[in-house]
Amino acid sequence: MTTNARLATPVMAAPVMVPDHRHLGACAHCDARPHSVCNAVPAVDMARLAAASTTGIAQPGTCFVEEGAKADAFFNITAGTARLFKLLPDGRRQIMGFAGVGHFIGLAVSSTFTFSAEAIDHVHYCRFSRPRLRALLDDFPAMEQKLLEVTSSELVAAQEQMLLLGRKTARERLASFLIAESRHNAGCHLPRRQFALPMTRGDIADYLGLTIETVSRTLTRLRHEGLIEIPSAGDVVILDRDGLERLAEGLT
Amino acid sequence: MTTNARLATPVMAAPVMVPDHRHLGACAHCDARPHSVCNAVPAVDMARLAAASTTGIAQPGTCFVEEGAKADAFFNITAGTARLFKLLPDGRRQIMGFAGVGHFIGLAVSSTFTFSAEAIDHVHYCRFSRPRLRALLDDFPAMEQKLLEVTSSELVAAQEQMLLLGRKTARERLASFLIAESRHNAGCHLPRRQFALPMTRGDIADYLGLTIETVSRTLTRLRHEGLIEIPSAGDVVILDRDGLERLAEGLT
DNA sequence: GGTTGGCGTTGATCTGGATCAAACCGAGGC
DNA sequence: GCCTCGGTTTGATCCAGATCAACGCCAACC
Repeated sequence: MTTNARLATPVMAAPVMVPDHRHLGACAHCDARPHSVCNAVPAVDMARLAAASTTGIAQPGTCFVEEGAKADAFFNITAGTARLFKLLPDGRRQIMGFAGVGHFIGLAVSSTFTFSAEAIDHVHYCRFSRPRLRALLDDFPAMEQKLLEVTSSELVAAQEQMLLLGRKTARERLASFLIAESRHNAGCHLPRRQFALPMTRGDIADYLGLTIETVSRTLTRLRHEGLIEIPSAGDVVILDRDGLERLAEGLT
Repeated sequence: MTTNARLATPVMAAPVMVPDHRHLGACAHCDARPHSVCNAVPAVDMARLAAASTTGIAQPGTCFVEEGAKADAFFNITAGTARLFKLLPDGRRQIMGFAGVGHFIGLAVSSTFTFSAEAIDHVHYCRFSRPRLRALLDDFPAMEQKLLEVTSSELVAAQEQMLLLGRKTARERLASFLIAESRHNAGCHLPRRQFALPMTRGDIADYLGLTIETVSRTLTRLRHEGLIEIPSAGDVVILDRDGLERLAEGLT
């Protein structure tokens, strides 16, 4: 039942804050902009956007958002990947998802964060203080609209995950996960046959509500059945996408 | 693993559409308004709000939103309660939540509904076609802001449920559920010691990712331990709130 | 080249909750 | 009053996945 107890007391980031004497055009050249809610702000107002935020980097393994801490700011990831998770007092962990480039974190009505965010690799982010974000949203309703769209999509994804966690078997969970990852990693292109799994088996287990051992066993079983191939622990090739998709939906 | 297979083919509502020659002040006298996103529209614009929607009633046991159907409208519940759920092809059901007065349903970026909504009792609702809602939101940014707040809160609740479904034991799930229901049923007042459970054991099971038998057994166990009392199947009294809350958080 | 340490895999065993089965109970209906 | 029927409870048994325990692999480091 318990998972990596080490995680019960997450390492808090010693935040590497970049002093914000940034060139005002910083946002204009941001790689993450096409993937983020920021693209709702028109190009001419990029300076306004840049002025509302500061940037920072979280080192691998450190938390830059901690569950229960005062939610005085919002984060927009511009590089790297973070795991978002909640912990029970005894160390049991549930990963809510993995946040990549363009992902917005910390939009909460409550005054404290409801989950933690831990950098998997080097995570670059923009930080908006609450009042400044509020001011931005008031000035740019299109950004608020975009934020609503993004939040709605996350809610839909969360509900899909509730179905997975509440009613699917281990095989179905892994199949669903692999299908979703293959779509996700493919970016804008068609879903790839081969793709990388950057997270550990422990992360996958805590995302799917299973144990490390069950994840490992189930993957090798899917391999023996000819549905997938596993060139190395971090790579997967889908051999029978239809079969995997049927499995993910609970058929057979 | 399977749950009530009867539900695999939900009864579609023969919708009782009320022809909309409504008095334009209908929204002004709406009981649900204080609980709904509609209260973001100023009182002087009630006529505009009323003109954008039609009303309807769903009979108990009928679906007024069906997963996979074209999402051409949004619903706002003005009376009654509905269960929101997703199904797997073999009939396994996961309930995402129970929607009461003021609850907004069907806000999706996707073109189809991602879950079904089934009336538990007589459900009265307002129906907004997509384009009309879009127009309303454009005219009243405060409504869009309110909608973002509500959606964010739902996302937070969904993530809490993911923790429950992925990592909590049956006892912890029931304890969490009872605490949440006691808060919810209390309305604006302090959480009540006694409250009603309007849904069936089957609904509770499909909401918590358990079976009917486990729900029943776990409730009687909590009763024997002196944490709760069960005057009748539909009523619960909390005898030891602290104990229940500790259990819900995974302590002991 | 040996050691350490962090994953990942595999095997043996255990168990919480599912499944199968039966009895109970209260609200209608006649 | 008796019967039916849906929902609920309780008991016996089963099993998918957890837990406990080795072991393998490989990269980092002396």
